[in-house]
Amino acid sequence: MVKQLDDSGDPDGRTVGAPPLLDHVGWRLWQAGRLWIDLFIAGMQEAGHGWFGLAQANLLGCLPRTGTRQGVLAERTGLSKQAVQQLVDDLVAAGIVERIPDPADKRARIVRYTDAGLAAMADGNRIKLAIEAQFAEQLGARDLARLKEILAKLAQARAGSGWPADSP
Amino acid sequence: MVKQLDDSGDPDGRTVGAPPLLDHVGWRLWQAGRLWIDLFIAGMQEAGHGWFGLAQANLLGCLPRTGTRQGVLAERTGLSKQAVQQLVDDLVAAGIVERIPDPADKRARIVRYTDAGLAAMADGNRIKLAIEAQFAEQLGARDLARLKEILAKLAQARAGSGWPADSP
DNA sequence: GCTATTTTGTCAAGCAACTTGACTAATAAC
DNA sequence: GTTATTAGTCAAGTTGCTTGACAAAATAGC
Repeated sequence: MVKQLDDSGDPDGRTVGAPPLLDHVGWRLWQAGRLWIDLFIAGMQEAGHGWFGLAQANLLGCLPRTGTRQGVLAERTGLSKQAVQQLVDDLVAAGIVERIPDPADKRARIVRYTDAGLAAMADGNRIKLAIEAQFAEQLGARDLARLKEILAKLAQARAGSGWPADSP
Repeated sequence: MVKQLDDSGDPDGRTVGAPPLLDHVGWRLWQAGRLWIDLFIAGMQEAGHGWFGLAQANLLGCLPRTGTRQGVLAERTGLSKQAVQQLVDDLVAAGIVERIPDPADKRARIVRYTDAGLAAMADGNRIKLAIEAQFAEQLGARDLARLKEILAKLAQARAGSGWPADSP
């Protein structure tokens, strides 16, 4: 977690007159997003899901409850299929997902949540709501609603060029 | 980059009746943030700054134009001091920052942008504005302004518990 | 002043999360 | 029926982090 600014001086005065620091929406957006996911991961860890990290969040965010193929996961996450395989290997070892044969294609296998995995995702939903409540406290209900609306609009605008449609 | 959903079915019908997918602000926030930083990094790469990646963004986002100590960078980024050192090593090798002795403490050294580094950050500012324009097109000026306002409010609420105050 | 403790940065080794390259087995194209 | 493509796997290497051990300088207690 990041701390406050407390600069040492400008010994040479070399940066005096440098362009002023801009207020970047994007930068704030990134930090807010990281804050949220950090809180979410911390919540999952506290809930006993020690296997859950950033990479897992990214992957499982692209895995629908109905399961899907590994290759599809690779496409959606933007990772190489090898990376996905390693992550799925670990999740299988942790008992969160399982690989079942795809009846439609004997080469392929479908990655699907186990019951333990589904239970973990249910925990995840509770944690998401808890964090949302925290945000609501800081922003007020109206601004939170506006934020939702704006982010939905942004996601919609991007839908054509590719996003994951939703969380697990 | 992530793609659209196109699920395989639900062979066992095992997940039928599962809780409906919630619309999570936080999830969207995270994705929007990642989208922004991805665009920013891609922009920097295209501008010829091949050394610039996520880790560098994170680090340099905590490095003020006036420079600061390595240990301070570690605190602000939330990384270990060893991690910061390695990243700074690489940035020194790339000619982006330099380590100068701290006149106030002979153990310490101040990490500061080189001229090349300052030039790169100036490129960064241009890229940020370009992405902002793109967002403005998708959201409209009013919603972009609202988004700015809300994120500022959120950052303010967090200020006590520690954020980086601004980008470089 | 002088010792004991803490702080600042560094070296070294190791783990997690990726990457590219090479390969097998099943499918699809012709 | 051969050829080309696709789905997943195995192996090795890179990057971005971690913890542990350490030297040099600063600070605290007396």
